[in-house]
Amino acid sequence: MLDGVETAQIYIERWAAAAGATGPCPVRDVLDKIGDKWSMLLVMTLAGGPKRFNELHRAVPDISQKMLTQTLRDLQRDGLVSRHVFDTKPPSVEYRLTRLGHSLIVPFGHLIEWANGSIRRIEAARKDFDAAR
Amino acid sequence: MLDGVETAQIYIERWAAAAGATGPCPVRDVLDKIGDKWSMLLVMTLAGGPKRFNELHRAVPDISQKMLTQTLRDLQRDGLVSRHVFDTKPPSVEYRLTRLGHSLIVPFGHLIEWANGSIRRIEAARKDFDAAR
DNA sequence: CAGCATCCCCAATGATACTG
DNA sequence: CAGTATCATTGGGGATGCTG
Repeated sequence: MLDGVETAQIYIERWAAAAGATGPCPVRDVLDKIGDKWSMLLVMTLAGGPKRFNELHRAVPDISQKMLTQTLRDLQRDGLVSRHVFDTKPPSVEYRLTRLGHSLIVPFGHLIEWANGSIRRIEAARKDFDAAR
Repeated sequence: MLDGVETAQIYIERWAAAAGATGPCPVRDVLDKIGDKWSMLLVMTLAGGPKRFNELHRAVPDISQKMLTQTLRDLQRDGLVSRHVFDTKPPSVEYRLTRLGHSLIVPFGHLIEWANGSIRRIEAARKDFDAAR
């Protein structure tokens, strides 16, 4: 059984190896999505079930129309979200998580839990750090 | 027992609630660190044990000195990394993960595993998507 | 060795207006 | 309703040179 450190070592070696190899690192690749401003928020919103374009916009009011369109297209391109056009008038387009997109919820959930469980300690550390200056 | 979707719903509700509340969202806060270019790479590098400044720089050659300094300071400020100055000549400074920093490795590891396990499907999806244009 | 200070650039995001 | 197109902004990050 691997402990945290050994596991981390394996990860970092793969990470470094991928970075050194030709082509971009898969971890970097995925992390870029995790880190961007809207991708994960949309994924988590869609985790509740399929939604249409403006329905998503209402659920996430802060996002601009441009970024909503763009982020959805990127998620679709990566196979995390599927897009279904209904030939009604006016048009109706539904977005939903693919199986792959759905599978991301679990590992991402661990991160959310860590964030919610650690934020108090982080903020306390920041306060201490800033007070020391 | 909660399934993925219900769990996601709870997360997203907390997320949205935090966004609506005064002050920034803890998830957003943590995600910004996860997503930035160097934080997690340094955390994973330090997971192997304490390292000095230039030792870290050699381990992660791509990072600029400026960003190494800045990222380490931010990690220290958040209480993820501790900094130990040895009064030698020339000076020697050692960085190591705190207990909090170490605790991040586990949930982050799940994400790395997902990334490594999903990258083939993602790239295949991208290829399909681009071919359809 | 372990930084700090400056200048600079570009890619990500936003604001606004228009459309099938 | 579900987008597209264009312009403006900004701050993350790199390059370089200097220092205790």
